[in-house]
Amino acid sequence: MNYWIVKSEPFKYSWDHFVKEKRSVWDGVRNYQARNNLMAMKENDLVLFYHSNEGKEVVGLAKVVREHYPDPTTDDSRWVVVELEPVEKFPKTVPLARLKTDERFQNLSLIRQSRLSVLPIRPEEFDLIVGLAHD
DNA sequence: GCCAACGTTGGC
DNA sequence: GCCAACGTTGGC
Repeated sequence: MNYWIVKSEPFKYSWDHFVKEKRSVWDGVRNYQARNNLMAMKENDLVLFYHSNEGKEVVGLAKVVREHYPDPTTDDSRWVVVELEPVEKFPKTVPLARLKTDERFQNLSLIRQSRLSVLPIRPEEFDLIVGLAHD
């Protein structure tokens, strides 16, 4: 099992919208590195949902319910989507600022590669963040 | 609004 | 294949 973070601007696609839809086709990724991460996702992998720009915090947990297939929003065969479902809205959000102050997260992909919209995360980092979300 | 960090594009 | 110019993302 692998662990991931996806980022979304709440203005465009928020956690609440995700929950309302119950299932999301994660489309629109147009970056090779992010695409490669999508392609590495396996069914039932767990995915942290992060609000960028507004909020700047991890807000909930999702899981992969369908592995990658061609992005239906483009004819360009290079791009793929996965499908995600909400698992849990966190009782406490975990702000980026909180992660930045903690040396246990100094290698966190979210901090080191802040521009990438789909990021892998280490199991121990995943566990720590889920722990903070339930403090 | 600014800027850092990248990624992409195109001229050579 | 190199590199300058430009565009985008996202934190501050």
